[in-house]
Amino acid sequence: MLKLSLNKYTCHTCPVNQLCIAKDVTETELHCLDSIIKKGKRVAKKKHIYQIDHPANYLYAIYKGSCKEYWIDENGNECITNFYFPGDIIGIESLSKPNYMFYTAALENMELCVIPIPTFLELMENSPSVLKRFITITSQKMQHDQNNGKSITANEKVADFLLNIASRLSERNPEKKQFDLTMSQIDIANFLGITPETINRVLSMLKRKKIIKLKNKKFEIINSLELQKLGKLNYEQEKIDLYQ
Amino acid sequence: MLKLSLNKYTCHTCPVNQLCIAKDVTETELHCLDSIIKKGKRVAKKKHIYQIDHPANYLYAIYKGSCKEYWIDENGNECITNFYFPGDIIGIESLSKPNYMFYTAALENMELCVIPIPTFLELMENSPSVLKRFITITSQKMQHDQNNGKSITANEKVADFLLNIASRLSERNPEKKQFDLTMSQIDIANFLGITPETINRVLSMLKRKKIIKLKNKKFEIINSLELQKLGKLNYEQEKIDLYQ
DNA sequence: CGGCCCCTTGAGAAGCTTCAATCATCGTGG
DNA sequence: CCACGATGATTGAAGCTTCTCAAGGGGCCG
Repeated sequence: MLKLSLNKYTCHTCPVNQLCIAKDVTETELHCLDSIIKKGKRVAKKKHIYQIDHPANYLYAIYKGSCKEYWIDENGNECITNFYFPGDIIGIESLSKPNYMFYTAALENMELCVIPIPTFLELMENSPSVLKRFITITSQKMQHDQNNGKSITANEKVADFLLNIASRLSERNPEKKQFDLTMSQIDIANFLGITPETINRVLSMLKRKKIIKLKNKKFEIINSLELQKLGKLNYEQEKIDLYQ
Repeated sequence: MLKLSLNKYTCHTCPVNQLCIAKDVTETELHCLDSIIKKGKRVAKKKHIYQIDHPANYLYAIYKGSCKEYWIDENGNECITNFYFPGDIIGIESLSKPNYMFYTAALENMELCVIPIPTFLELMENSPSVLKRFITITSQKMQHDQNNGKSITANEKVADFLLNIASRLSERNPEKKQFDLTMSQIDIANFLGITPETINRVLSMLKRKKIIKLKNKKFEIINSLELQKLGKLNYEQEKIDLYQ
């Protein structure tokens, strides 16, 4: 008991266990999870967590830090498919494949929990509450991914992106209003499918209109209502002009 | 035995069982699946299979026909998140929710297999091969959804869309080269996030260049190589001019 | 057969990209 | 510790793509 409570890394004491696989599982199964998952793996900023086509042996749960998931198209462009934050589990889309389907690279220094896939599959077969939690996570991810990228204009895309990021980070730190925007504007551009210049112009406009604060990657939403309206303002008269 | 073999609707004899949940499950578990799933539900063209916010009691496997999945945004626009074809399972993203997360509407007259969610969850807990197949389906869907919509220009989006549809329909009917494009150009527009006019102009250009045939919803790819190149041609010199 | 969608095409306007130049920031090696 | 180089952020101007609005044509269903 003493040993456990002194350990920085247990699912019991993890600050993001209510977002992760540990949520809603029974006490005994939580112990199983804890014994299966190796805690404290460090990955330095800009390093890969895993690479595309490499053997998919592990899922990773994020304890600290953030990362981007991407693939490289025929022209050598990074196509970013997702960003992940503490409590998120990465690699799920590779769960039934021999090799990973994407690259995943750290946007800052990270600490990860390592989940061996064969053991995890076995645990799901024997633990209904872990299976149930896994299904919840996957169905949420599907819902999120399917909704993703349905906005049309650049203003709408950036507004929806910022609201999405802010809502996910607030979930993790309800008291904090200011966040680190760990990804570059180029990363955001590659994620949203628009150019870095356009991203920058929209962000500059949002700063000028005092809808957001953004300086040295420190990011804060000042006028959330206006930002939400911006996500819907397309095809209406009182559109906020990007170049104004 | 006689009774089973005479039944048009069994997972054993289903023409798309190798795409559906029935693939790779053991003989005994296939019988369980068969007894759980109610076959032969008909849904007429333009009718809903299920509606958003209604109680999510069933998953549906498509036996025949095709459908669109969508939600309605603040301006009343249909935001189409996916199209589905025989062998596909719909409703998975609502599996852990009390209510459905999307609308799903038939694009033509359909026949469906009805999977009661509580019974299906129970079956997964007790049948490792069904669980494994389910994980394969969800991870494939995630991979697909994440890659989705990462093309940038209208030419690229339409080209990638046509190639995707053709590849999925070929998988179901390897001998057929000509398909029914069951969704309207407006539906495609709402799915890709561009206007119907732009969709139409790209399709007209593809017809003019003899890359595809398209007449009265009958669709065929003539020059697959050129269509694939078109999906990649952006930011290169020999771009095919949309308005030429 | 009429009405209703949907498809088709054109022209002008708006939005986004491209190219280019400057500035800021960060990490590294001397 | 500072200088340097590399990468990312910022802004401007021009051109291309896409949207918007509009009008006509075609196929399908009652």
